[in-house]
Amino acid sequence: MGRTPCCDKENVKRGPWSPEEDAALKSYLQSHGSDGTASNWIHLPKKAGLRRCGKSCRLRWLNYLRPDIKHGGFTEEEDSIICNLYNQMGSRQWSVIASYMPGRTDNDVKNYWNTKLKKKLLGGKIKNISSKEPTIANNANFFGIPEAEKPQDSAFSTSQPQVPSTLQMLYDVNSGLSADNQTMSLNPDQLYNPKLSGFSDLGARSRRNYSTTVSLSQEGSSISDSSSMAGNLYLDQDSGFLMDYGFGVACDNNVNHYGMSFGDKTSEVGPTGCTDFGDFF
DNA sequence: AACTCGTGCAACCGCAATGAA
DNA sequence: CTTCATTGCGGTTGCACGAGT
Repeated sequence: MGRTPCCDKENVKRGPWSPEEDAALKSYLQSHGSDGTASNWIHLPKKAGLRRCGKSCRLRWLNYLRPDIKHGGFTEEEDSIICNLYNQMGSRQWSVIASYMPGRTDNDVKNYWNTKLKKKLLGGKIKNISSKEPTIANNANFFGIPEAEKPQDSAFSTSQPQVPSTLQMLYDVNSGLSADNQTMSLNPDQLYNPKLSGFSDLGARSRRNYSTTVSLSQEGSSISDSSSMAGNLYLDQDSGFLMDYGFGVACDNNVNHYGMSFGDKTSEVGPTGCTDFGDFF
């Protein structure tokens, strides 16, 4: 027996909202209240004279029609907030991250991160980490990393790339080695090991933008919601470039790199000390 | 001008959480 | 305590649009 559908999909309109629909929804919610108590989203479409799914109405209102919504034009301050919080919480807390920025929705923040900020962080998708130029420090700024925290040195030899602690954590998480602040001792083969990371999902853009140089295996992963850990970093051995597959810190560690703790959430913990990876390991 | 490609964003899907019955 | 409707949310997809060729 399948799950009961939230609406009659045959008889609801889908796709972009027309100005008329927007006006009808807005008018209904403004006169009947939109705080969630006065409105029952499932039955709202009928009451408001809309041929839409209730979930669709809710989404439209929350992400677009609400009067206090801000669109686009993220400030550098907001960039910093997002990066900082993402660093601490990962991609599973978009709503929490958005709550730090009035007028921003989780969808907005998520889209902004996935399409712009992530690339901005890596200096435009790809950063030549073979270079000794201090570009990493610039990247660190996007995370709001304190000067003292910026990478000084690492376990890498001088011929190996230096990675900021934040990125280092990403490496650690994705490679399953450690999620703490210890220095990384991976060699490029390990970094570039799809089996090791085991992720099958390359992120939303992967379906058309990335010329995949590896065939990430589907098998070997028992993670049902692998999409929540979309991403990977690997070292392209031909170019020596650090490539981004859309990394995600899908680690709900209680303690982040900078000494702040986020609740006492404890769940299944894998050998790495990183929750969420328990199944995989 | 026509076509391809990359990008941004709105919207959808499906699962988990919540709470009322 | 269980069931089930509803809500909330993260990940993914569809598509319009602009830039490049």
